[in-house]
Amino acid sequence: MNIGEIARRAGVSRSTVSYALSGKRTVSEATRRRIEDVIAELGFKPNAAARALAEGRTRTLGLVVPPAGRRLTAVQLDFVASVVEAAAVHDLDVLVSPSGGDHDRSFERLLGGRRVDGVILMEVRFEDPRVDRLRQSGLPFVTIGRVEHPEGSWWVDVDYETLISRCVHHLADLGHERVVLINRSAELVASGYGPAMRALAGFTSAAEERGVQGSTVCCPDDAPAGEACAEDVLRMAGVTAAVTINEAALAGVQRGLHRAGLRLPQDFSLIGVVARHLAEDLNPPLTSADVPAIEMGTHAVQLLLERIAAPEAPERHELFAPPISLRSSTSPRPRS
Amino acid sequence: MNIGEIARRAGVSRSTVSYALSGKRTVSEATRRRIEDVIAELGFKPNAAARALAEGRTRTLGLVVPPAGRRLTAVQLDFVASVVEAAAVHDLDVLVSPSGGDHDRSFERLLGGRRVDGVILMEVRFEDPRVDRLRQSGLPFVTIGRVEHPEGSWWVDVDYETLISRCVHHLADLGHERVVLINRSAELVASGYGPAMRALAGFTSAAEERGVQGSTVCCPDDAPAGEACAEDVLRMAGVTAAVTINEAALAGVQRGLHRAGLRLPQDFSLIGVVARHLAEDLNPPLTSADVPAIEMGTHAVQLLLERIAAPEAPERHELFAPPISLRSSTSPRPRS
DNA sequence: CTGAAAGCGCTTACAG
DNA sequence: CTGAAAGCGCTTACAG
Repeated sequence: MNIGEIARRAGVSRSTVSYALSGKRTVSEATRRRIEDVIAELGFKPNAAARALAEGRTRTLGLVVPPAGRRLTAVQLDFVASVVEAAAVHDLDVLVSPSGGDHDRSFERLLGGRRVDGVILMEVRFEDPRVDRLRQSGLPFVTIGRVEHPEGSWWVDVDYETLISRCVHHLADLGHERVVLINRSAELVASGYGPAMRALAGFTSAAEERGVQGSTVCCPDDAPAGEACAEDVLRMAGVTAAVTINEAALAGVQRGLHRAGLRLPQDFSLIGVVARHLAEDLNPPLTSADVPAIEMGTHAVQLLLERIAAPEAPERHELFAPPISLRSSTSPRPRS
Repeated sequence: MNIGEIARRAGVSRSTVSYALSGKRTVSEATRRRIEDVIAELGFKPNAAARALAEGRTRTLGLVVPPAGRRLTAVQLDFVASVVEAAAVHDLDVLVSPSGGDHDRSFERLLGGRRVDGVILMEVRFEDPRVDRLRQSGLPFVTIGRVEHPEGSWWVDVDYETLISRCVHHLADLGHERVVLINRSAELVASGYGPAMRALAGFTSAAEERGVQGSTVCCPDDAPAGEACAEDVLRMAGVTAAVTINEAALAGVQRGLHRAGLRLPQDFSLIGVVARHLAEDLNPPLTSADVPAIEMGTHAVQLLLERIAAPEAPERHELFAPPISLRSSTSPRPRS
């Protein structure tokens, strides 16, 4: 069944059916109704491929997610969910493409095959070949995270620098004098991963500003690593608090502290920048600047739609810096 | 740039370029090379919409995920990741469609617009209108979970009945005499949600078989509910162990127990059927029959590809029943 | 207000 | 081994 069949049954031309569907040309009330009846009766939906070919647009957005080797973190998952949701509101479909690993075939299909009208790129690296590729392709795109040369690029990002800085200030206000940053993995830091870099920058400057002694440890993205990391931290003399952006290690850190006989927050304070539900699930609930992943995903879609609509418009971006939600994992430095 | 441009530059016809690309007709070594050179030079990729229209297939799979209102559980997220990954291995793209809520427009676009060659449907209900719709559409599909009339339907599922039964046996072996099942939400149970129903069935029969006293509580999918639920459980005289399939409530249950001063596993045993990383992240790590979500997602793609290739082939399905991984959350019944 | 026709960029019988 | 042409199912100038 196709548009010709509808036209035949309604006794009109195919173009009239098309215009009745799109509303791009006035169609007399009577024929419009007749067409609509036939469409409803047969349950007709225009073929997406044919429409895409004729219109030159796919009504589909591409979402490039990190290679599936690593498990997605809680925040990343929220991005995916919110992008899909926001796109659906605009009647757009979302094509998910795993990329960044070896098999960039999927990514190339997305660009070369013109399968999508625009792309949202998650987890961009400071220097990211996919961004160069995207620029060269001419396809509108928005990144979640910033890149080395953000000129002419549209993005949304978390202001990790400000957020981590606030965490340090909070700990300093509570009297902590020696704190440590539990960062993402050493490889990620080495590869110039933005959040890790900026968390470090914010941590360092805030510590200096407040005269607290700050140390940093890198921690792989999983619970056992977090547990080992907690043990390392406790070997550092005088450390009474930690701040982290490592979601996947969080539960492990908590367990390591617990195993060492330390109670949160009486004996040790922990604070971070993580997804809200992760913070809430911790025992005790983590005081945290909750990453507004849903808003960010929604906003990324918004920006992408604007860029698609006006490719030559001046670039736009948005930096998110939510307030710290006080929960139960920090308290004044224990007098020892 | 299109296939005509390539043909012109290579000095051949468009059909020859097409055949050189697909390999469906022999092309002389010399012209094939010439064509390949031009393609490589210009970075040509055939337009996906045009190809889909001509071929009558989209090389795209549809993945229908639960309505985005509820947050996805850990297991559901693993499904998504593994489906996308498995599809990529076969050079297939994945269109993600949120459905089950109000806006089933996305779902209808998927089917009516023939945007995909087949569909994987997550979180099917016992009676699920989407399954009926899919059947009527003629589009090949595979469900994750079973439906009321599974005849002629292809699916993968977790054998919750067997798994929960094993959990009860394990607790009985440890001497527990009164145990409770912490199920999913009452609404889900009422709506005939398969995992909840079968968990209940397995729990009831195993408890009877072993002569242990079994009670059931329903619990919404979030941590606070889990915490409240734990309090309820502790008010039931004599209960010394619980088994659960509620991933989202798990951290809350643990916290509720902890808050009541009960140590896991010395004072109370907890066991469940959840995603492995959730079990590992708990403190202490949860003894659990880990849902093999990755394998299930991969297998679902496998089945879907078979069904697409041979729509009239006899139906296939696979029931997963992984062994219980003994971790640290169960121990013999405390003598009180 | 409506129709006939060209065109989107491919694939694939049909010929040779 | 290769080409000319029809066709996939739409949209949209062009005419009237």
